[in-house]
Amino acid sequence: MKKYESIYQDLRDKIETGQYPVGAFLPTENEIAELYNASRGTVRVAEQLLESDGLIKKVHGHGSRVLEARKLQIDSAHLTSFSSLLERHQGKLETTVLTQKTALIQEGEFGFSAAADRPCVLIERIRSLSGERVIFDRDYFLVEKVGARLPEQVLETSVYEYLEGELGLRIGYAHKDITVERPDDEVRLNLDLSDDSHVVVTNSLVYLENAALLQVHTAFQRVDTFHLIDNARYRPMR
Amino acid sequence: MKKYESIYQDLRDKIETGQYPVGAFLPTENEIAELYNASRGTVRVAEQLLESDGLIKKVHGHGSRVLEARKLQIDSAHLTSFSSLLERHQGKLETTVLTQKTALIQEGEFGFSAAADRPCVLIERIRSLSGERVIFDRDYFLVEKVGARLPEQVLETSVYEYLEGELGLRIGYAHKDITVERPDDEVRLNLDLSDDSHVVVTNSLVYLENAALLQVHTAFQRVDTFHLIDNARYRPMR
DNA sequence: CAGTGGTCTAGACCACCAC
DNA sequence: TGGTGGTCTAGACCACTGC
Repeated sequence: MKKYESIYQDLRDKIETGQYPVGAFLPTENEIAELYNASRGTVRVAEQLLESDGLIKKVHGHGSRVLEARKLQIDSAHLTSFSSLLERHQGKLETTVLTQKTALIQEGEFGFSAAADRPCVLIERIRSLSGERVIFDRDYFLVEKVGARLPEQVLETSVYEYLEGELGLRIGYAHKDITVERPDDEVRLNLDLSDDSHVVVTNSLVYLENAALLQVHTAFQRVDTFHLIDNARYRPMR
Repeated sequence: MKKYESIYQDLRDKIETGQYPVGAFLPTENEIAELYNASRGTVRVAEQLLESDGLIKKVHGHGSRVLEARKLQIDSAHLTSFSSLLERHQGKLETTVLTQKTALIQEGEFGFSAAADRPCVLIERIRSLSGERVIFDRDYFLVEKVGARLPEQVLETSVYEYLEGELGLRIGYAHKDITVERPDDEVRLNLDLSDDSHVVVTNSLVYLENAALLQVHTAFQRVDTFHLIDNARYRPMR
């Protein structure tokens, strides 16, 4: 375990249990460094993580204030929208696999060339919440990374756990692009939309830690299930 | 100018002019440090900024790869949705001020207590794009921070420029919460929605650098004008 | 294996805040 | 003014990548 990680975890626990209550200040960087036998630089790395979680705000010349706890910390760092649904809905969640076959990404579908002409596994799935179909997912995984076929059971649970656990792939980051659009017939037929005129469309390019493309993902999501929480740090720079 | 800022700017310029082309690697940390007469730590701070911009991806043991340039870098760090509209639409942009008066925030409107019972300036504005009303904004600015009244002309251009320039306030960060909801009558009447069943609702709490609340903001936005681009870094930690 | 970025240290000085 | 976080340094060792 990295030192800054264990400091992060410990501070986080103490914030979440109220040992460092909302509105209070953490011990100073020097005090924390002494507490954990660490240097100030290491403490600052741990505190950066807390700040990017939205748990504290560092105030120059004053200290690190514990912020109001936010329920539903579904921040944009989460790559999958479905597993976060899990956290806030009680209803029964189900996944139906519609398609699994090898395919090429249609050029122009994303205006994105990097993945074109490389063989992919195309997977289409429907996610249901209490029997209502709320998300229609279309994934292209590069065959060179995941193999020609993914086990059916993996598709119904967590693909990422399989990729990271079984295949030893390490996810690095994702570019997401979220818009709200009128669904075409295919999407409309695969979701229970009632009279909604639009769906939330999330296009993601998912990369590994070494910056190689892993997956192109599109999700069509019923608008009432969409919820995004974001902690935006302000950078006046230009 | 801070040293890491000037390194950041210079590297960024060189990336954007193609001097460091997409797919290539930046010089190593040690080389950059030497180039700018800086320590490796300072270089790493500059590179963190580039990485959070989505301009590079650092690959352990290999180097910093320049990523595909993304158009429309409207990332979630931007606090105002309207000024980013400006960047991608050609049409004429107008702001109409509907309301400016002092008020208290209705408790429960946000399920948020920190601002209740403190006097605010309530401002309601409509943003139009080529004559179509696409955003309805409702802002509560704390009187103790901005005074009892904001100049009309400021409301029609950039409030933040005024706050940072004239009043010397420094914006720190914001908590944003984005959902898609059915508009009530007031919202419906103030926007040109045609037959859209929903609008994008953005609730923001905007704080100063010293973590004091400045503003509570709600925007009701026509769905076709909504576009969010996000560079999500993946943190498997728990 | 050589070379890269990742972690960590100890110490210095600066910018900012509250008193 | 004293104490805080912000910046910066020089150096060390570790973990990972590619050949």
